[in-house]
Amino acid sequence: MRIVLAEDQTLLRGALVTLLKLEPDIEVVGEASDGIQALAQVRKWAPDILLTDIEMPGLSGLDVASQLKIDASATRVVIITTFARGGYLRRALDAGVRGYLLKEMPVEKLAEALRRVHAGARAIAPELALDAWQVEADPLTDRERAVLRLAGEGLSTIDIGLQLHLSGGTVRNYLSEAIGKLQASNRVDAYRLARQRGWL
Amino acid sequence: MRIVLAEDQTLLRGALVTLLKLEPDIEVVGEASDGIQALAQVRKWAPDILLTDIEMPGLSGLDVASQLKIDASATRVVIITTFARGGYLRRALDAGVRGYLLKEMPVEKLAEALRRVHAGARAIAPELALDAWQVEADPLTDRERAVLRLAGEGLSTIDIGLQLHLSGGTVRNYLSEAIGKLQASNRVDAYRLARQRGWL
DNA sequence: ACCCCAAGCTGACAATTGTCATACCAATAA
DNA sequence: TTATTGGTATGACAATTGTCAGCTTGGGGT
Repeated sequence: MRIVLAEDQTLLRGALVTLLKLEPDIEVVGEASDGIQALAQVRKWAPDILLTDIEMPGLSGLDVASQLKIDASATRVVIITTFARGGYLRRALDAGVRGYLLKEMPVEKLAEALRRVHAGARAIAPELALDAWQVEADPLTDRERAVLRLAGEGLSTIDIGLQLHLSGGTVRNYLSEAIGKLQASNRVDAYRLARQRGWL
Repeated sequence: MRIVLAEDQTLLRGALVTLLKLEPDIEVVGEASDGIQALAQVRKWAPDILLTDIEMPGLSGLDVASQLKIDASATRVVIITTFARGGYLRRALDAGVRGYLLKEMPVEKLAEALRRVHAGARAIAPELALDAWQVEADPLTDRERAVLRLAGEGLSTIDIGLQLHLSGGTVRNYLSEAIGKLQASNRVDAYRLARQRGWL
């Protein structure tokens, strides 16, 4: 089983590579510390499996999975992340990933999960398997998401407008919309809620 | 060299334990997934070294280090964290830690750093060693920090007041103070800045 | 050609937030 | 005793934010 590992935290990446190499049936053919590299490595080596984090600089692991789906790549994608966010799982499944594991997981089970995926099965973290699909869909539009992201960084309405080439009023309208949809009490609250559901 | 490892992410903790056990001169005598457990393990085993994360549920790694300093424990503390925040480093050094490592670090160097600390030396991540002490001190008061934390979660001025038993006006005063001290443009910006400097 | 809709925009108004000056009280320092 | 100071509170005012209704414009559908 040939795999590529993408994870931005050097320490964890190194530790996992070392451990996976100890498994007789696993070969780590490539490593990446961001999404761009991950994509390049997969295209170069066409491994059986890409084991990837979600939150990485540049392209996220979900973006990489989507791209590989478009490429009709034979490489199977397994996500490994800290976040048990419904939205992430849904996006992952939409992107055709075969596994979704949480970093809240004993190392010993990792190789096993990879083998299951290699054998054609799925490997979804048990905490998530239940409500897998009954996660509410993201109600936000692209604009609302963009505006919310900047609001979360502390930008004022007009500064957000400058960044996105929108008028201040329009930005306020989008924020108001988002606050309403998320039943938040203000922009910061809305940002938090969207983030924790995996919609940003 | 007997060590206790405290890290809340199961996967990383497990991986590090496995790797450290491969080192002939290192023995992992205890594991903890939060600060309370870490303190208990250290008191129970009196290891040579406590290798600990900072951000963990309950007590932070910095709190544990402070407590061990008060205990006059012989166990040396080595911090391992994602965050290169000046404030964290300063607090760590104040708490008498012997090492401050970043997770942005090759695994191979970990055992080496532990050995250096065991031998009586320090191990500070090179990225930080330079400006170690010239980090600006935290200008915020306890109240300002408390108010800022809640503001960062999206609470309104009055809700913050309710939580802290302060009037809305007072909360606004503290926020205004904090915003001024940090040269932020509003509460969210102030929250971000304080957070990224390791003051929250 | 006609209708509908989404993306943007504006204006008006209320609520919240940010700034400042001032005040009170208890504890501490001189 | 008499400042001084830190923590808390008010009130007043301006700026920003949140809500809402309504306007324009440029595609799609039919």
